[in-house]
Amino acid sequence: MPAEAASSGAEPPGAPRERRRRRGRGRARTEALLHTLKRSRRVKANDRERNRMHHLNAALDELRSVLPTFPDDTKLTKIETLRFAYNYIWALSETLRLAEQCLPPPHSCRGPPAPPSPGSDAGSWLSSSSPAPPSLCASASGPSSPATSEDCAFASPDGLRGFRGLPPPAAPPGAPCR
DNA sequence: TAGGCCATCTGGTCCT
DNA sequence: AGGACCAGATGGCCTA
Repeated sequence: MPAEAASSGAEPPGAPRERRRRRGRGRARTEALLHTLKRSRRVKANDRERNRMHHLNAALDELRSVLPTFPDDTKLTKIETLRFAYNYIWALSETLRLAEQCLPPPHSCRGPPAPPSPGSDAGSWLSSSSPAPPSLCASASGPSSPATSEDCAFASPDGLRGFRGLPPPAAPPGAPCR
């Protein structure tokens, strides 16, 4: 800002008092202006940030809406939602993989059963009739990593709740089909 | 009351 | 320069 640069220069010797005072007032004024400018920028930035977080939360809500929860009115926390989604995707892809492995030859194949829409029947699909994953808990480092008790925060004996934890290690490739 | 979760503010950094 | 993104700080609310 040129105005401020000018005002920050050294006062020339012998400048009349009145001029000096005026200059001082001018400086105070530009500082106040600068302050309000900064303030208004901050307020705008806060507004954007709030908006951004609202969008993030909306996306998180959308994600929640496609995840099965038990009971239905349970609202997953943010971290639970992310972990659960991770595991849910893992479980779905694992189911798909197993289905493909176990299917008869292609000519008689009708294709793997379409996974139910998570919003509808996902609960029963996950809790009973699906090929349940060997373990519902593993470390965050990926499906192939071993489970740790710490990562198992949400694992529990009753079916789905385990999905809130981190996913189990993937079955070894070519694992026998039952 | 402690601990968990959340929203908001804030300053820093990176990108366009 | 301005916006997006990020992480830390702070304070409020809720629950065990």
